[in-house]
Amino acid sequence: MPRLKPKPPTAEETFLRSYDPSQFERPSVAVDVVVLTLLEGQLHVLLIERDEHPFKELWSLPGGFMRMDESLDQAALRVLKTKAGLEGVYLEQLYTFGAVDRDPRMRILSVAYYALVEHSRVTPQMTEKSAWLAVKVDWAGETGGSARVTDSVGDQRLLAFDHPEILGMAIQRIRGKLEYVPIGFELLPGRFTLRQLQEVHQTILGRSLNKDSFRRKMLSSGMLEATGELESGKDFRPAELYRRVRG
Amino acid sequence: MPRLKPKPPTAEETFLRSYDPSQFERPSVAVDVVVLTLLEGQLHVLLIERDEHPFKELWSLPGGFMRMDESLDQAALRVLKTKAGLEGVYLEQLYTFGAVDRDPRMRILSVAYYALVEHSRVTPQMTEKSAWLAVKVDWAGETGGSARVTDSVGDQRLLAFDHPEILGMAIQRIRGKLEYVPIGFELLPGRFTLRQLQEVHQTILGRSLNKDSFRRKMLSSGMLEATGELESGKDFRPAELYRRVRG
DNA sequence: TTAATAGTGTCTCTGAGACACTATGTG
DNA sequence: CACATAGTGTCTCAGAGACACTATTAA
Repeated sequence: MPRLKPKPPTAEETFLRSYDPSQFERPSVAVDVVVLTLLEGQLHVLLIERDEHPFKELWSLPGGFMRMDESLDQAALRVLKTKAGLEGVYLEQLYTFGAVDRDPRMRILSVAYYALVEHSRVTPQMTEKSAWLAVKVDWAGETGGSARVTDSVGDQRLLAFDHPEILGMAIQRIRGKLEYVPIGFELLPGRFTLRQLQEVHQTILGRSLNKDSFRRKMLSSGMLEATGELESGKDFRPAELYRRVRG
Repeated sequence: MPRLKPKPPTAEETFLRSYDPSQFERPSVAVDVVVLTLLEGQLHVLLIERDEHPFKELWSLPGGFMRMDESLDQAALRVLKTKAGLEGVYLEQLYTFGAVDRDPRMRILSVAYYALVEHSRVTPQMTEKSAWLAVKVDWAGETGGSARVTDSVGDQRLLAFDHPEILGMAIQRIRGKLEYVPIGFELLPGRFTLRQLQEVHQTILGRSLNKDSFRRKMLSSGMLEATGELESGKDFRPAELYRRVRG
């Protein structure tokens, strides 16, 4: 980067040099990411089993501390990359959780993000014990509330910290967003049928949708493009494959 | 100000540090509140003129550093109370701004909140130079983008830091929310006419609304209650006064 | 051919916009 | 009474739900 010719210091620069940043006590700031995917017709979240206290052996969202030389968004991208091997996925900031006692060790804020991915893109990282657990939501619509997770046998697993609340808010946010943006295809492979997309929406919303109006709305949204190809491997008439429109 | 840039940690150091949050450098965390009201048919925001560098003499959102013994929400309530004398108003978290260089002094995250108030409830605090400035939005609908402010003569005033972006996001959020929640009455006195409510919605959305369907939607929303009283001081037929339904 | 789903055509219902018409307090 | 706005009734239009009907593939 080219150096600028030095100028006489302005009043602002003089002030900056005398500023003492250490006079305020500061909290730790972590970034936690709710990585959601679709497995066997159910919404799943990527979790990591804690091997240390507090909440030892409970499950937690992948996260990490924000570094001083990266933005919050960059920290979230780094967490996705290092904990799940994921790049180039749908990622948005969700909410910042700041209760005083949300971490028993010390004051830690959590800036939560959520990501939607196609599960096969996740590369398990060997450094930690991670798993997809099924998301269970006890409330309807956009009521809001916390969410639970269950393992492959259907037994409930406990989440660490305030992560049930974070997970619940992620579901609430996605449900709201789905009403006006068909983000469902973020959870699907590049080519998918309208039936698959409808199943994704139904799974996220927790209710069934009208087939005819779903099809009409999707086709008129301008966000889908027919490929001319047909699905295969089905016992019945194959449906046409669509892809999301280039942005 | 010579700042030592820490070496990138080795994998082992990263692993060890991840179990001891106190080893990580921590950012300062501020809470900034976008306090919006309606004045003379225009959206106004409560701002404070800075009397220190950086951005001396520019206008900024009321804010303050989060303390270690209060939650983020409590910090926002404290800012509202101490900077505007406001209590019991509509307040929601907006977004957390975390660009590395958003404050030239040091690393400061801003957890932004927005509040909707009836302007007469604000008690000017004499400790700082504060004012209501009119909000100017250059984009339509929920496109998003930054926002500007002008003084009572219509001249543009500059905002400090990334506050144009924060203000813009607050407008975007409110516009979206208004589509399905009639939050407009938060900006009005306890009793108001449907015409006043419609004007509030139109001002926020930046477009005119159909009178008939606005009236129908509001009355069928179940969030309003007729008082039986009529407005007064008009040259024409007075309208009935409504109040928001007790929640 | 049958089973099962893909995809189309059309009717109905509901809510928003448009607009005409009546109601009513003030000057 | 005139004026200006409040508030109602009704027609139209567009989108969603419902449903019947045709299309297409595998077994």
